[in-house]
Amino acid sequence: MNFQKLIDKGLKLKSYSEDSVIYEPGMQPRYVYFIKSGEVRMVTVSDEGKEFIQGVFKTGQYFGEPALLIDRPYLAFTIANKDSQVIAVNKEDFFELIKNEPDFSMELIRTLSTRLFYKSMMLEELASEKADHRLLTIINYLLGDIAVGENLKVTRQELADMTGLRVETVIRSTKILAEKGLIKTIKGKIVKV
Amino acid sequence: MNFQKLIDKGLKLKSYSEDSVIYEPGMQPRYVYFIKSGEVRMVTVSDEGKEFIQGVFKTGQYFGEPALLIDRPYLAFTIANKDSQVIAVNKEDFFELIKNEPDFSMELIRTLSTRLFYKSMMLEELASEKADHRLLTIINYLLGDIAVGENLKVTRQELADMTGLRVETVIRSTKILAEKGLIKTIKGKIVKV
DNA sequence: ACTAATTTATGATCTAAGTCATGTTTGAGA
DNA sequence: TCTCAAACATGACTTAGATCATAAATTAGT
Repeated sequence: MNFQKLIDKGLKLKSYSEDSVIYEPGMQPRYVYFIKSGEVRMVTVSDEGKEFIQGVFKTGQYFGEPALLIDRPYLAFTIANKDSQVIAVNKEDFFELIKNEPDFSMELIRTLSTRLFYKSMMLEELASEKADHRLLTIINYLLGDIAVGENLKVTRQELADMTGLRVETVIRSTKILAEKGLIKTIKGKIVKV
Repeated sequence: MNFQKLIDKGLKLKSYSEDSVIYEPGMQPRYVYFIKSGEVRMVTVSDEGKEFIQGVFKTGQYFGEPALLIDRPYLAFTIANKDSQVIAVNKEDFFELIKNEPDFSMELIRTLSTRLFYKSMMLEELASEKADHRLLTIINYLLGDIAVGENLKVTRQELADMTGLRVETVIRSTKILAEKGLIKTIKGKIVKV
């Protein structure tokens, strides 16, 4: 996506400081958000206060379209992970973008497909697999993004919030996975080999 | 979608008898399937043989696009729930459809968004909620599709396979939900009130 | 209407993961 | 390099839901 083009159209750049809420469940969607800088997390919170990370979006990505496109209130909170600048594109402009920019439309279709793929994979894990398997699956998924030798900049708590497990379980399970040689850890950090 | 148009293009109609497999995990996607008649289910199966229903697709709907669009092997089985006729649209034709039929492209975007929405909802349930809550959520979701007085044509086993629970748990939980007045059952069948 | 096959039902264990409590390590900032 | 907060670690106990076993109720097919 070309951000300058969006800004030139007169769309406003909004700033969110770390941990501030961009939208929350129940709100009626009005915009699609393009991240110019920073990072956000999308989380649902259960009645008992348990958080689940639905996704993390980084610079250059956008979020909030599904709810807008099907005109249903948001299910999740979206919160800035660090100080972030986003461009809020309203419904009309977003639809125009889809209509008039075939490349964008194709890109959107692929983006939605990728997310659907990830969610299908996680659903299968949460529905059928036990802690170790579940953990190994997201760890390998996350390792896909980084270079050999690098370590995952994700805490056990975050892994817990992505898998629906509890921190203690994640800690115990990563230990088991490391002992089995299925992952490698250095000073607690999970490293790509 | 206009099926005659697809058939006129020389695309072949394939027939699948009940319980026959249309594709399975690991296969490289080559087609998007449009259902002319019948119904299919998409299920993932864990190592221990536990099934999870990722989705059910009926006449007029299509399936298999996400994997094709991002060029990744299928994650799930897709199996005919009843005798079905499907039109297999190959990659080139499907991309052409997206490019040349803006209405279809928009429709596809909405379809993907709807599915993403459903999966996000289910992920939150599986990650954070307990049996009763989980069950009530899909039951209400499924009830959305039918008329008052009608009953859900879904077995407890199928509810189990949609929620990652076991039949016995679904049976016990539906009983509790009925006792609490949160759902209504007649002869075991869940009825919309 | 009758039988066989599904589906629903229920009780008795068992177990993976949650919960709680408390301690140790690590790393960021003064 | 010291301090403090965050992250990791580990043991003891609890529990929701799985598992296993067996039976009653529905439904479908002849």
